[in-house]
Amino acid sequence: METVYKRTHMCGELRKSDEGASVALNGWVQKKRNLGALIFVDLRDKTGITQIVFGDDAPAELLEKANALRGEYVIGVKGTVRERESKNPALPTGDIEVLASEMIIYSEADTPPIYIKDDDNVSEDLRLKYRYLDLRKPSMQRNLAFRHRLCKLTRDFFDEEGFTEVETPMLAKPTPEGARDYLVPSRVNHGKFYALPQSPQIFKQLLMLGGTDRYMQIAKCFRDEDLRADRQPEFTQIDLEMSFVDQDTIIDIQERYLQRVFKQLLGVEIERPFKRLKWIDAMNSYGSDKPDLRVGFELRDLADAVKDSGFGVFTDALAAGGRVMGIDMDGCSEKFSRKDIDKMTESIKTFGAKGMVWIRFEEGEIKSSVSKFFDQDALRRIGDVFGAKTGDLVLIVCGPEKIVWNSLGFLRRDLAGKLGLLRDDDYKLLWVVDFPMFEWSDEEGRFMAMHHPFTSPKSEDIPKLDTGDLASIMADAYDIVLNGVELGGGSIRIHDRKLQKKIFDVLQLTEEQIKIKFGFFLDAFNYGAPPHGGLAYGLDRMAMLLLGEDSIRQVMAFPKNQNAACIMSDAPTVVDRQQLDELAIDIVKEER
RNA sequence: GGCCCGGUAGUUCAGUUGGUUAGAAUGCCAGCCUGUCACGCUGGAGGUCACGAGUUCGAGCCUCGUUCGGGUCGCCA
Repeated sequence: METVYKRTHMCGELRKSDEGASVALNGWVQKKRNLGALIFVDLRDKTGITQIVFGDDAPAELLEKANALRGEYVIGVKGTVRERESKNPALPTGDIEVLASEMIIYSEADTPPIYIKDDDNVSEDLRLKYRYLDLRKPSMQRNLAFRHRLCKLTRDFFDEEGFTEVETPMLAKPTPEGARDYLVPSRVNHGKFYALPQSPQIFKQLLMLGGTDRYMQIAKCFRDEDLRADRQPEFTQIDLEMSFVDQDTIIDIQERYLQRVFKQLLGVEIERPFKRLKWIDAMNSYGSDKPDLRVGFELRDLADAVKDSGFGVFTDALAAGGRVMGIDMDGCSEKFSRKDIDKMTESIKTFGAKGMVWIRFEEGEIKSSVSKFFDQDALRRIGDVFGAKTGDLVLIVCGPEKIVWNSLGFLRRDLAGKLGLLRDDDYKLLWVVDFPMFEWSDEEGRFMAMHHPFTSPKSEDIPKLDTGDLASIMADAYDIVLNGVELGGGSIRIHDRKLQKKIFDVLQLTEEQIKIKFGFFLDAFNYGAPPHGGLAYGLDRMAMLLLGEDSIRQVMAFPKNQNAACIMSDAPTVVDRQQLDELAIDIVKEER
């Protein structure tokens, strides 16, 4: 007697053309509808649903067995495909049903704690706790399959372009700068630690020095930082590096790759070349280094229009070296109430903004929160900077440049979303290029690498390393941005040891530190280093965006929650004393 | 680490000014039903109102603390 039916079809496959066929299906009971002597069962697997019917001349024993079925029982059914008396156009298999002749119940199931359907609206907490149930849902299976196809396409494309996939170590050396490392204690070397890689950055560069020429890897990366909707402690990068290339060559190959991704996975044609924006222009026009180009509402500098206004808040900000900038929300004067505007003001305070000025261009009159300081002509002059017309709402923020950019950058996208202008099926890709090489850190009291310390400065800016004008040095770095999300980023790397040393000096690393942290890496450049550069995509984010999901947890099989915990398996967890002893870890901070 | 929002049947939620026995939908269980597919009809079970303390004659509701979850800022080279 058979213990498992050898299945002839998946549950989403049968069509009218299969009429009359003897089939065997396996799957989960999605739903049972008992009409008395006639029982319908929706049988589900990852491909879809087929209606099984028990009835007519079925033996009483089989009917009884079918009546005992409950949701999520796992069963096998043998039977005959036949046309339905009444079709269900909502199902791809809706023209047919399988008249069951025999059935095996492989396993019974308790009533599941969550619904196995997509419009369940169940809390994510429960979904993660019972992830194995959550994964049964069509959307999750679709997402996993999509991600698989994305990976396959990626490997195929870069294979065609001469890339070699190489695995780099998971147990690596802790990295001194950047995100916090996940540390792994060494048993063989007590008191020493590995780190899980934040990215294979150093290894991929060493692969270039090792002559691999073109490397790719779908690489797991780990960062011990706080989580977000689009940030997980372990995530996957599509990691790429190429030798003997410049920025244009890298960008060209990536654009062809992304073109194929959109074409094959979404059926969407993307035009090449993509738009390119210099970092400074992105910040000044969109207040973000990852601008969402699905909407306008560009930022404008209002310094000239307000500098003689006598409005102290603006003039003081300018005098302190800050900016006065605004956005023009087209035709939004009526759409946002005073209360809405108060909320906006509240929301940008999280970026450090002290307040927000508004101007409504109404029929016959221009109203503003600062009309005491600006007469109608002065308000009109501000409006003219945007070309504002009747019905517009202008929002103005002043203060330190970064705060102004962040606040207005947030507002234009947030309000566009609230106005329903951000469509999921609208894809706006662009490169942000010419990033600053360094960024001043108040906390550290020194310049830090904006990208990472192996990024090459633009060749024309290299002399500035000696003259000390560090803030104006641009890097050969580039980010690929899709709809306001950083899909990936990369740079041309330094391949000259002297230049690398100079960068470390500027970052105020001592000889000792350089030797301990990067000694082996620098030594490698003494033996012939090709010019090289690369890029890495966030695979999870890419999948999330292409699928129109709003969290990367939707495209990962087993994600962590916001506390970096797996609530299904209860990781992380305490370990035995014995296990700690083996690792010579004897100080465990007691938490009360 | 900061800020914001939330925790009430298995699930999603409602719960009036603090007032009798905490409701709905769905799910679940039982019975009936031969063309359902959100099946229908009838009946039923199901609650530590996150936890603790306080205020009060009386707390799901008010106060404080804790905890859990989500979002976000910092952080993420």
